Amino acid sequence: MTLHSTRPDARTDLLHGTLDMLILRTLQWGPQHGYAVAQTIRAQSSDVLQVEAGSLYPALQRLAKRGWVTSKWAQTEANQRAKFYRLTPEGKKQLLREESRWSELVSAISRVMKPAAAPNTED
Amino acid sequence: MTLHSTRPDARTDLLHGTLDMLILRTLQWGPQHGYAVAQTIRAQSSDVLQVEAGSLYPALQRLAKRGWVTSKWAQTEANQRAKFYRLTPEGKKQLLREESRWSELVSAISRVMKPAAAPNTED
DNA sequence: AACGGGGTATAGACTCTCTACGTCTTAGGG
DNA sequence: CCCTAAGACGTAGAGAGTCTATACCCCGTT
Repeated sequence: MTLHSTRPDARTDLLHGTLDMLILRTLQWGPQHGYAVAQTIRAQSSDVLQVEAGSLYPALQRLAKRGWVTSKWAQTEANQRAKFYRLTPEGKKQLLREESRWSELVSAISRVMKPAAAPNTED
Repeated sequence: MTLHSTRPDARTDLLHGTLDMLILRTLQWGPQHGYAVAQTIRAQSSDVLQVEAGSLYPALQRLAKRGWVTSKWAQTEANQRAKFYRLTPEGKKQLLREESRWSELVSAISRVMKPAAAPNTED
């Protein structure tokens, strides 16, 4: 996924594990097809997170293979065929695990970035 | 780097871009050799973030090649030879960029994970 | 009939990290 | 004096996840 900064100097790609978590979270609102998942993530993040098709579909297949989601073809409101994904009970558990991993990571990183006291040596 | 959760079910590896940021941040406390950088990150994160040697040294070389750090051989307090790394002015700029990218990402993800209002469809 | 947009998919390259080695040096114990 | 443990640096090879680019299908509009 691409991080779209307000400033143009931001470089591409970031964060391996987080895409799966975002997709699972998005599917908690209810079953959606892949394209709509990407749109939702983009909208909810105010266009900051933009999931490319080449990342999205491999990720969805990964999730399906691991049993976190199921898929079936259906029609969209615009009467187009699309593959709808639904979160499984296992997927909900996985989402909880990933959420707790993520918050653990964020807090660990913030402890390194802004520690209460300087670790040791001075400049 | 490995995320060491309190619970044992946490899986390995996470976060591509963040290692560089953590190393640069650690070197802001003053020049250190590689091994000490890893120790500092581990200590500051209360053992949650554990940087493996096979990730650490390639990362340091990457940073040196890009001009974010310089290195020179010297002696440790225990009288052992070690390569000391120092943050360059360019490295400080890079650190600022990565910090802002990181906080942008974290806030974007949290908007997706816990939105103010539900996006659209119900379950 | 052509086109654009919604929608899915894959191949190939790239980047970063991990595991597993290998090396050298110093300090300490037998 | 030798052996080992620990500090310290490094590389090779594999694996995972993402990106770019490309391709295809379907539908509605012009």
